[in-house]
Amino acid sequence: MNTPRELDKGYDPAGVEERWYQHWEEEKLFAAEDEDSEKTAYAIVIPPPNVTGMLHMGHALNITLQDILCRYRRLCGDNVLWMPGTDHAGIATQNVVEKKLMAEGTSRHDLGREAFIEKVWEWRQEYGGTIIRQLKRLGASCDWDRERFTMDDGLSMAVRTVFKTLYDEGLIYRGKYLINWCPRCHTAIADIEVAYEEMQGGLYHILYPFADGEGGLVVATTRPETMLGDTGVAVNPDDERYAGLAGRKVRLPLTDRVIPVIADNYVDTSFGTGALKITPAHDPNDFEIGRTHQLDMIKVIDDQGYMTAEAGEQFAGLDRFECRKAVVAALKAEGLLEKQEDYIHSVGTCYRCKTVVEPNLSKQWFVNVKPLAEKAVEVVRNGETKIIPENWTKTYYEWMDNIRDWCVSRQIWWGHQIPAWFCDDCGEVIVAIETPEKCAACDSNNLTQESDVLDTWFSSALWPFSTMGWPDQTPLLKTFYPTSVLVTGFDILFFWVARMLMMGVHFMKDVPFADVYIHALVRDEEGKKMSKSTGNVIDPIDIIEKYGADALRFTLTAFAAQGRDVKLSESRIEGYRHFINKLWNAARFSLMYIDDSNREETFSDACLADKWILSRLAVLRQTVAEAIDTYKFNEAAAALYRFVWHEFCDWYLEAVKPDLYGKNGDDRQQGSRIVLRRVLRDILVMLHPIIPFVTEEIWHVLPGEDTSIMQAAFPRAETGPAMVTPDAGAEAEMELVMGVITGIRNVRGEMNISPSQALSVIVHAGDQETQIRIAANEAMIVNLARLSSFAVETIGEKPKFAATSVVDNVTVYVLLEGVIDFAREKARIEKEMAKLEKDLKGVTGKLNNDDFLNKAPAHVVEKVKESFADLQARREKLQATLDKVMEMA
RNA sequence: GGGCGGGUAGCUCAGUUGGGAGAGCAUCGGCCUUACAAGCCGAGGGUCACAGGUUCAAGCCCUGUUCCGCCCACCA
Repeated sequence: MNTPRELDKGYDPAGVEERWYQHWEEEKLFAAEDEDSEKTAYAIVIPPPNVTGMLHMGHALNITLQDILCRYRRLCGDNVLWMPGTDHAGIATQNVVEKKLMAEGTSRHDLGREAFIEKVWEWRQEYGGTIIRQLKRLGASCDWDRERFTMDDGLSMAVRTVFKTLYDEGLIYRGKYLINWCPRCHTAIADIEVAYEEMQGGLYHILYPFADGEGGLVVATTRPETMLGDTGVAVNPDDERYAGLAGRKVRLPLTDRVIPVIADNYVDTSFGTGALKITPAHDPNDFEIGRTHQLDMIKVIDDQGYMTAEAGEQFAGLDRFECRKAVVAALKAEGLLEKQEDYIHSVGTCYRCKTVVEPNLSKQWFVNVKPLAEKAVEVVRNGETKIIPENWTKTYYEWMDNIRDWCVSRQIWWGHQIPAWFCDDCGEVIVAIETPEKCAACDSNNLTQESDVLDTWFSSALWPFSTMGWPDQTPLLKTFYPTSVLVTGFDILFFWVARMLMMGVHFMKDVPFADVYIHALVRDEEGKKMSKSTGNVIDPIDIIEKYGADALRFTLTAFAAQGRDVKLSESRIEGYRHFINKLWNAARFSLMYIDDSNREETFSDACLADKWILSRLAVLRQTVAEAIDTYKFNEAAAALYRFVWHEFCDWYLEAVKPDLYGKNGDDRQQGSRIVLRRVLRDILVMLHPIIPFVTEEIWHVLPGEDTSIMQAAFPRAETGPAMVTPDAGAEAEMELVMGVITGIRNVRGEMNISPSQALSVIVHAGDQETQIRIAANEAMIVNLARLSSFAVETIGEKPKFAATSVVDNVTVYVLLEGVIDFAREKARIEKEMAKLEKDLKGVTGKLNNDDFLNKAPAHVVEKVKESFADLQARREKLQATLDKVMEMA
């Protein structure tokens, strides 16, 4: 027999978590079986965290949910592959290493490209494992032997293959366009990498004088510095104010240029002055207008954000924002600034570094994604991939339908260098998977590779199949592609999920995943996204050290209701740590009474509490399985919490204590021990996906369980023991008994009677059957309500000095001769009466309503009638009691 | 401007074939009852944002209003 010594008094996760994680890894319990496995394949690819990443709450939630799914599926007998890895995170990683170099007094430019990249690899070798170690502390059961990195040889091959294929298909092209340029990251970024923010700015009205006469045109702009690059002014052809002006010329202030007035429907007559200055090199709309009207494109801001020589001697070299002030001052001086007003408008910033993005003319590589997007929309429409919760599909369609070409080239060094070579002699462009030896056009050996690298999301888009060995047709792909589900936050729905769908459908001819589960974002108390730059981060590792990984995991799971963001508070984590401890102590207690002899085949005679808890357990396993199957993690957590604490601990354990103590004979003792063992075992297994560490720790003290809990089977109706079965009769009877006990406890509490004072109780049951059922459970009632004497009869005289509680058709009299406080009892009953009256009023209203009686379904009417009778009976009994109390008082 | 989500107890939030408003934390009262004071037993507390509609019946379905949050959009 086990003794409580084997488990400490309180649960301390500190050593436990590390010990079991190590054990799981050593025993290879996370490893997927190979393609010969008979089991059902279940696969998840991890959203690869940045290799520079530090675990944040978003990861913690994301990983916890995936881990729940994977662990649950393993318990269900599936062959689970959870593919882990990290993302090389081009710009982010380059930034980190550059900072380090700066601290060392050098820079990437000092080192040169090759040496710099060498440094980044070194950095990764040294620090890149941090995030992985942190995922392990959370308990992530990934198949670590298969860990991938987006810059691995295999994945790089996949990247080059995809690039080459798309190029050959005409879906990748290179050209000079206006792109979003981040002057700080010093690279082009894609449209979706621009984050728009409302900013306080000004709207400046500037007079552009006619070149050939009096007067002029007033334009309005938020960016006066860009006027230096203006090559036209546009008005709407239907605008009567400016009728006949098209074709005339204006003099561009602060320069010696004369620019044309053009007519274009794009111009909104109601905005500003109705005259629009055109800067084709620095505004996307102006770029389009400039192209249609063949205006010059003059670049006045350089890649660093400084004014170019083209901006004029006066302004060249100024920072763009300094220049804005200078231009405004100069205009004022010349009397050309007509008006200046405060203006709040949205400004594009780099989503990574928050620097104001500069639209810039530049030669870049683009993917024509429209054809890919169409196919990726189709697979969602026809249900091959299901997005959960469903409301995200609308957002997905919306975005995909309006998708624009994807700028994939980045002017940084760390990343997949674009597999394109330029012939120095003839200018030919060669796109190839392997480095070409000579020019395909002129046989020259003077080839220079494109220096740009690819957008990091280009390689992540291939993740579901590149990690499994593609372009080779590997057994892994055959077994696990398409994957079962992708679990991620909505913030990368477009960045990543949409692109994986596009690439997966295009290259694999099959969706990358059957389900996409979009979970909540973890936010701070103000509902803001947690981010390092905002400084509102709660560090999961701190939380794990303080409360344990299980407490954090359970909290996140309980929070993870679909469609609602998580605002995390530490007090709630503390609350769930209490739950872990509760479980621990319940197990500690149970294990004192469980031994290897408690085999189920010897189980014959169950008491009411046994039948009841087994019935509840049967319902629970159904609830939990269904909840996890449908990604309703919070429902699974809530059901388990309620069962363990409020049914198993509060009622069952208390009810069977006398049995366990051996007070009711050997048979009863053995019976309850068998049930106890079964319930505890099943609880542990069902909880294991959510709280793996503590369940494993307890599992190993369970006699007869010598393998890991990870190798147990999830309790299911079809495979579980027959004793675990729904039993409506037992549940109803138990509820009756619980009602009587609660009634007595209520009196005790309200009348301020000490728990140590045993009470005498007489119960009047409404009918004989009820009487029999209550009498049969007298021992439980006496025990749990702490009674010194108990009697139940169908009819009898109402005791004189008693506090009364009415439940269903049962009246409970707590005898209080000599101690009853009539005033208190009167108040208590009146309170009860008031409640009753309120309920009765509602029910009566329904029953007096013919429409209700005629139209409501029979079972609903029946229920209401029953409840009416019940309420009325209770009222009568209470009234009688109240009358008596009034007499005495 | 468009789209999405939300408004339920003091706080944080659950609550779908529409049919008796819930949990955790906090508060109040009583308990060291031999697993657990990180606990046990009780109690109080809500016009389910507002207005209308559908229905026998609405927190839930429909319409409008309002407030908050997020996403998207080329108004200089």
